[in-house]
Amino acid sequence: MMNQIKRLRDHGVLVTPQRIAIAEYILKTKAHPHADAVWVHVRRRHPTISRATVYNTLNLFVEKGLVKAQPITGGAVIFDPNVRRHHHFIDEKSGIIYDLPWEAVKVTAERGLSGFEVREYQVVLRGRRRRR
Amino acid sequence: MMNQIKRLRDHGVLVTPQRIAIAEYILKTKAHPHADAVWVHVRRRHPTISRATVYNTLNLFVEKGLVKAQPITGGAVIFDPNVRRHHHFIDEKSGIIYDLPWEAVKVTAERGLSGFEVREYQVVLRGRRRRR
DNA sequence: TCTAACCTTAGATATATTCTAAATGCATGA
DNA sequence: TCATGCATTTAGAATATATCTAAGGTTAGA
Repeated sequence: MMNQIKRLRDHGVLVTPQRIAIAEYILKTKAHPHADAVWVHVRRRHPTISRATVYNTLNLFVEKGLVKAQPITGGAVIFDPNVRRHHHFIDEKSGIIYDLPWEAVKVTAERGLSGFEVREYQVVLRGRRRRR
Repeated sequence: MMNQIKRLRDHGVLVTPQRIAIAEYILKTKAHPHADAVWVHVRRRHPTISRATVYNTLNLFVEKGLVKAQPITGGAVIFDPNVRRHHHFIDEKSGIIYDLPWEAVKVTAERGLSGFEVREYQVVLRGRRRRR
């Protein structure tokens, strides 16, 4: 508990009971939960916490580098008519998604993948498109 | 237009005017639109088309291999307390997301990336977790 | 042409997230 | 310690994305 408080302070986060409760869960879990799942979990011991607080807090934690938001499953999807294997580059300023040819990067399995039967994979790159 | 009709039939899709209109747009665009954006676009020339038809049709096109759904931007996100560089493996049966160590795969730029300033990247793998 | 199977529609529902405005809480300076 | 000002929390509404429902319409093949 004290560790979490120090950790929040070290990241420039003003400490409140709600934020401690959220940190206790999200900084330790391996479950990769959605924000609403965090809300459901935290309410077990903190029944009056509001949805907005959980969303605000998680976004704050992302901003402060305590957690990372990953848009890799769930609801929102985009549709791509390119059904051949390819990778994606996302321009962080504009949000524009570029298809990269499969040959643009080479991916090699190194170690620790024996427990996983890989059916497909892609590299998702983020950064800035250079003006030409 | 005839090309699209043939293409739909070849993929086992029953052809309707609505599906042609959606195919005309989604099979050619490079914009990586969300389903609702497709709806807005298609309504310009097909004002009575319903949202459900667009969503149903896009899901059908995915099932038939005409397009691919990519959950790489937008609304729904999961939160990961692992803020070091790492990759992700998604078990397609259970939906469980596993963190893979950065060293599990090696990624090498090959060609065609000169226009892109890459700030970060990750490999997203999908398949089945083997039981041990 | 007939018909069984399939498709489309409007609107409701579900899910994930953000916004709003009012109330409350926290940290700092006197 | 206490007042002050700014940040945080709250409930509920709003927005965005996706799916479901049930009634009616369309398609392809016999």
